[in-house]
Amino acid sequence: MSDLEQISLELEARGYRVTPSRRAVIAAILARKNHFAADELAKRCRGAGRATVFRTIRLLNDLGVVCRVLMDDGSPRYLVSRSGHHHHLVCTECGTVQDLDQCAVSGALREIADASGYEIEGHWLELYGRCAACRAKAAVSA
Amino acid sequence: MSDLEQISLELEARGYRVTPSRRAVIAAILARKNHFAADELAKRCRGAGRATVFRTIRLLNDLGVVCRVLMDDGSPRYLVSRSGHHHHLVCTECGTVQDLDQCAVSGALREIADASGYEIEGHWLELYGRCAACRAKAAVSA
DNA sequence: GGCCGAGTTGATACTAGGTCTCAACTGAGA
DNA sequence: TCTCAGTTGAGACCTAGTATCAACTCGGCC
Repeated sequence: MSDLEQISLELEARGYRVTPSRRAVIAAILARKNHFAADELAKRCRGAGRATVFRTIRLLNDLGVVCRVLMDDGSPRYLVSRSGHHHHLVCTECGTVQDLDQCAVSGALREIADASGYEIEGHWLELYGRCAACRAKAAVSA
Repeated sequence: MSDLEQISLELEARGYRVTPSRRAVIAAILARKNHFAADELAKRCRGAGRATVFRTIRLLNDLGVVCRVLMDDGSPRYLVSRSGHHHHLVCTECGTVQDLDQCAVSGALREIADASGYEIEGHWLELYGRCAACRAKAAVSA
C-alpha cells in the first residue's frame, strides 16, 4: 500500500473526506524529499488553493503525518515524519532534518519540575548543527 | 542606578545613541511585569513609531537585555531577562515565564552528537506547564 | 556658529506565514 | 431527490516583522 493510500485510509478512519484537493496536497508533500514551507507547497500545488493547502497541512499535522520544524532562522518548515513525541536535528549547512529517537530532556524534566514547582506538560526542542556529511565535505575542502 | 540608566549606559558603551525614542521604548519594556508582544508594545508606546519599537527590541535582544520566548501557541513574546544561554518555563495558565538556571539538555547533547555524527552548534528549548501558584489555585477550587 | 556625515527616526510599503469568511460545490445517507 | 454537513477556493485580513527613504539629530571639526 502506498503512503498516499495509507494516509487516505487514516483520514477516512477519522471521518475526514479524501477529496481530490487533499490527495493533491498529500501527493505534493510526499514528493518532497526534505522539509518544505507551507507557502511554497501552496504555490507548487496546482490542485488546491492556498487555504486548502494550509488546512490540509494542519490536518496532517494533527494526524501526525507531518510535523513542524523551526529552522535556526526562526522560519517554520514542515516535514513528513513519524508521529509521536520526538525532536529534530537540523543541519544549518545543508538544511536536512533528522529525527531524534530519544527525547533529550525527558530525564531533566523531573528535576526541573521538582526545583521549580511547575507541573511540566510539554516542551519544544530543536537542535542545530552540522551533519556528518557537511562536516566531511568541509574537512575535504579545507 | 535605575535599570533605565544602566541600559542607557550599556547602549552608549556600544556606540549607540540614547535617543528619546529609545528611552521611551526601554521605559515601556521595563514597566511590563511579564512578557509582552512587540506589536502590543508599539501600540502602547506613544513615544516611538512601530519600526523604532521593533528596532529597539532587536537591539536590546542583541544586548541581552530582553529575550524572545515562544509561547505554547507559537506566538513570540519578549521578556526582560538575564543575558547568556538559558531557557524558559512558561505557565500555560497564567502566562508567567520563569528563567531556568540550568540548561536541561547540555548533558544530553554530547550523547546525541556522538550518536548522530552531528556537530551540535545550538539548540532551542522551551518548557510549558502549570506554575506552582496556578496548581495551588486549581487544588483549592477543586 | 556653521557644516558635515553618521546615526536615527517614523511613515509607509512590503513580506511571510497563516487564519477567517463566505458563497459555492460535493457527496453520503434518508 | 432532498438535505445537510463537510469541503473548497478566492480573497480579505491578521500578526510579526523587515526594507525603504526622506527627514531629522547630534557630535565633531573648522
